[in-house]
Amino acid sequence: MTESTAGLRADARRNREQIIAAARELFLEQGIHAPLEEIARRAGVGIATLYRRFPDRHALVRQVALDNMALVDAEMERATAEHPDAWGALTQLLRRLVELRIGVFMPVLASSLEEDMRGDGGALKAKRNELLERMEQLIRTAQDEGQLRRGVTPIDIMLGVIKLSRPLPVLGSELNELLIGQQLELFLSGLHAVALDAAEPLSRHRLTLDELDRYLKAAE
Amino acid sequence: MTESTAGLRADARRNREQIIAAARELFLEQGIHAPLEEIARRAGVGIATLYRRFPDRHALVRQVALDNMALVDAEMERATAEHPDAWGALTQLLRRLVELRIGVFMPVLASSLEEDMRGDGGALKAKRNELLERMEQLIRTAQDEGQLRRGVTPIDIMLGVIKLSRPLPVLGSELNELLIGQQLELFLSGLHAVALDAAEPLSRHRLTLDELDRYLKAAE
DNA sequence: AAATAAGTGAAGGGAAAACCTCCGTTTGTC
DNA sequence: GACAAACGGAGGTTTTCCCTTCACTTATTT
Repeated sequence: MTESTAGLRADARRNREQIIAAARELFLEQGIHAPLEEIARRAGVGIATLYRRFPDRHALVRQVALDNMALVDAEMERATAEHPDAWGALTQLLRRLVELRIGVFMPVLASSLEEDMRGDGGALKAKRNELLERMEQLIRTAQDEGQLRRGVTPIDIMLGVIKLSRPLPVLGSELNELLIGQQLELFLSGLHAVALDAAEPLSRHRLTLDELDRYLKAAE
Repeated sequence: MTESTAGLRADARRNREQIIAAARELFLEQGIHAPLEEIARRAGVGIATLYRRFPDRHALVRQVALDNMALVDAEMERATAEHPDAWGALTQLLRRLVELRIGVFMPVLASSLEEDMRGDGGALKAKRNELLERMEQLIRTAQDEGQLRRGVTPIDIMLGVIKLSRPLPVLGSELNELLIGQQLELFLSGLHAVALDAAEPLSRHRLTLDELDRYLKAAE
């Protein structure tokens, strides 16, 4: 993704990606102090491999942040290319970001004024601001279309996405996945300025108590 | 709250409440494996005091669950008493529950099939089901009033409340508080079946980038 | 206001978790 | 098939967390 992977062997590059992916998940679930050994385990690599690529936690955090932002960038591009209307683009974008479990700013924000930032002269922060800027334009357009409620900021949206994406620890991954999808649709309804058919149901699976308990049992 | 506090000295009872309150917060933030020492610290008591009242983690978890459910019970009572319409009652209830940072089921669910349950013969689970039952009636009434969207289950609502209540670790308590309030209103909009005025803004403070950074700085 | 029993916090030993390096083995690449 | 690159796990060190013991403090009771 960056040129820092240039001279790497194929397997090394693959492992590096898996480490970042695992770190993305775990940082989202547990925060940026998630145990490095667990990240390595989830990535399916030895702990030494992780340390070889990322000399310390900060390096990993920064890379995850960069990676996440590159993903947001790409998804934004794609969403606007595929949808003529801003509201359509915005909804697709949010669905994708949640699906990818991007807690973009989780690390970026945490590090925005700390050590993780050092060594890149504020490039991370600049990138963040650029993305928020583009998001703001999208928002403004959707509002001018009359589709998006007024008073919504890019920050609201991104922080909303982060919170939605974040799994609840006790529920297990299956139930969390189901739930996150449903909650996102509700979030989008809340953002939508266009009147609902008064009786329009949340078109989705209705969770029963028995099912809930079954899911919980499955999650141990 | 229960009769188990009967023979306690006044200071002991006070400390006990503070421990439960701190545990409620930390279980919500970090899950039920939050360090007991941190709970004691936040409660402003020594670690020995915690162990004296709650011989092990399960005892504390169970008590927090009971306490949370009693609170939900009381707030439900109050909300329905103060509002003739179910939608009004429901919105007040959710606002209160979020305000109280009740992750009701966070512990209950986690324990629904495990060790925490032992020793009370399923009373905890029965209580949970009873609350969900009452919530369901409230929901049905609100739907019959034409105020609440169809297809919403009590489980959706309670899990939504939990997720909303849960602070994002990096943001600091001030910003989290602000954000949680805003996100709840959005959630309520998504639940509401009644048409928004197409341009109705989220009537609230618009968060700017500068402000965000200031909050983050304040949170360390 | 003295007696007493209940309650308290802090220190610290032991166990577990997390960190991080070293090194013999495996795997891509030329 | 040779060589450099990459790998994973073992294990020593540090940190965190658990939980008990104990000398001191505070509420209550008469």
